[in-house]
Amino acid sequence: MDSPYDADDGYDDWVLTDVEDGSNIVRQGTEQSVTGDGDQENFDINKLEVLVRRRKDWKESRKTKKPMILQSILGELHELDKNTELSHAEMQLKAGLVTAWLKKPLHARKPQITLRSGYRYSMRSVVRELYHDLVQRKLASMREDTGNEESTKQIGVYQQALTAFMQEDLSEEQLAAAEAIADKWNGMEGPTPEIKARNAARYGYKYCRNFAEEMWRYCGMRVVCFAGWKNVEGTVEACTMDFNQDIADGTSFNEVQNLEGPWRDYLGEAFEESGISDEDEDGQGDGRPGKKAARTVKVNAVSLVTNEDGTVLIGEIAGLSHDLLQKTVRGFMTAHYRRACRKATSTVPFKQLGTHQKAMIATRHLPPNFSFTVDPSHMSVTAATELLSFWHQRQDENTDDVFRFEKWLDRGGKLQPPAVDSSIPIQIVRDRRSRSRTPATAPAQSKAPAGRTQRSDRRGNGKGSTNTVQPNVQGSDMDDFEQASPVVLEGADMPGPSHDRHGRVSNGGKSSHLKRLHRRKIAADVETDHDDDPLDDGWPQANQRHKATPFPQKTTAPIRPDDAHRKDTCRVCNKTPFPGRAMKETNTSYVEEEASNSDEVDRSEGLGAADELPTLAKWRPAELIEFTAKIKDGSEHQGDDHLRSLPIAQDAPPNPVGCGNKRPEPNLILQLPVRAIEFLYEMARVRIPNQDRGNWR
DNA sequence: GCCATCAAGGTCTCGGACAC
DNA sequence: GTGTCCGAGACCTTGATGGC
Repeated sequence: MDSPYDADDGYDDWVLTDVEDGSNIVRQGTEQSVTGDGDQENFDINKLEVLVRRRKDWKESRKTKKPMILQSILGELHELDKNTELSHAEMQLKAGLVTAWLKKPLHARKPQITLRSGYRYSMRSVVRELYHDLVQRKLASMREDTGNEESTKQIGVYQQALTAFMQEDLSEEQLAAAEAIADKWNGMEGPTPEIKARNAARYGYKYCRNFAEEMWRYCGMRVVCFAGWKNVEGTVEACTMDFNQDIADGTSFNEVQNLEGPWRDYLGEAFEESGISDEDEDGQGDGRPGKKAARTVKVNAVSLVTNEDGTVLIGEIAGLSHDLLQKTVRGFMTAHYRRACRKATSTVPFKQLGTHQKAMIATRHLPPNFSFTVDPSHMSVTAATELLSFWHQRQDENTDDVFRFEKWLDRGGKLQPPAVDSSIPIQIVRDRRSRSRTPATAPAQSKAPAGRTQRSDRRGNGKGSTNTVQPNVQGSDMDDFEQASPVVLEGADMPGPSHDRHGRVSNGGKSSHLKRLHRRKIAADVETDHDDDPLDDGWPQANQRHKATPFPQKTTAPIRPDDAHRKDTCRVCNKTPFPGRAMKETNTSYVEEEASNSDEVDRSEGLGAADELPTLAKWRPAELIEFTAKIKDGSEHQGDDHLRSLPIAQDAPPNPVGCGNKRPEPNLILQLPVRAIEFLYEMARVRIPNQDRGNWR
């Protein structure tokens, strides 16, 4: 649909359709007039109306009749120019112009598929993608040179830095390679799997919906989409999307499920996976797509900074993405705020923080002259890095006084002193399960003092409340803290998986089959408590399901570059960033197949059963960095598109992360698909040194 | 009348999209 | 890259309804 329509190749019908409302054609005619083709007559609106109306007659007439039609058209045009006397030569010229106009194809406006359908990579955009971190360094150095770190013209500075980087730091070969990569990415093969996965998460849903809507609007076609893709973790995700109910009073196609088996099988082959196990992730059960499910996964900000012993600790900052920097700031502050107010689900009132900053936060806990003007999700990289670096430094120098809130805001907007023992990690008071997922036979929850009860299976209680685990009002808010803390649950005396030191979930050896298909339930609130939900097993399905979950939770099978066996990475999960009906496991054949194949399955200890895989939200920043690096480097997860990387500088500085981190600093690595590397090196006629190829990890 | 339950609305946070 | 806008969901309050 990207190619221009050729009116002479069957697209006349489009034109005729457009003629019906006239505006489009008139617009096109106007555009023709405006753009002007030199000898093109600038027909006015009235003339264009005549031309458009009569064009069909002219086109459909045979050669012998065309002069008659032309004369008729000229007659109509002449009627519009009653007051203008044309000479014979002028009449002939006009006839020529009209004929040329009639012969010229009318380019109907193509359907507007707005989402990157025609996106093309340029050399510049490729450099931006591949050399992101180096460009950032360039930008930083330029700012240092100018002493203008807080420039208000960030965009211009960045573009200047990018331009300077391309001109000063890249060789001709590298630029040529980038151009070649751009061509390659613009081809059918597209960009790297990593970028594709990112695009799938960002644009997949909207693109499909837009496509379905446009196909109905322009073609009267009903569309049901089956989608399958590999996400950034290397896991295959799948879903079906049926937007028909939302388009022009249509109805849903109810037979999608009948096709899911073959589709599942196909994806297994297409992505060389052994099967797909999916639950109806959207929780709506009707397969009706909801826009809300298109949102991407939330990372538990608090868990990013929550150590396993419950202490709040900022990990390594270097290499964190903008997003992770912001999340770390949010998580760090939220964790401390919750300790201050002793409320497990409370959030920092960033909006009021600006006005109450002096009262709420001691100056010693903030960098000099630092003020909160925006919430962390809108905080600049510079500000977030400054904050985190400051706190990180205090972790070393002032272990007992890194940060805390001096005051917190109650509902009335009044400043309250922090809880006395706010620095002490809150221990588990009771089994969370008994609070939020009490089986039906259990005694009813006590009534809340305020006349409200909290029941996880209740309906109502406000917007979105059906999919949340309600805090028990009867219990103190302290109790709820565990709900938000992925750490304290480890100590809970309950069945279920435990976490290893990496935050991964193990099931105590209950299952050694890592490739057991995922049957995780989507978490209602990834932000707070479900990342490490130990309740997936052993509880009634009804209790496990979170209703109307808006966010697909990442069932993350950590990609292990060390795993030589490719199949070991073939985890198929049902986590979809798209709405619609996620693929639903209807039988256990895949499970059984997998189970029988256990010898090639479990080579990654500590992962536990696949249905208990950890999520990104459990991971520390350093782990996330490592994880990201693994994704980029995880060649075995990308089919033949092995993602490898080459040091681009022999004298690259040592990884500042230190702490025994043997991996080269991620941001000093040029990460490219090996085929792309070979391709570009071939283009540059540079042979890849063996030691470099062996140094990609 | 009291209480449990349900429903609806408001405010805020969070994050995506997009312009620059 | 930053800044801004805006939508979705989380969380909370309030009111209505019905059973006891």
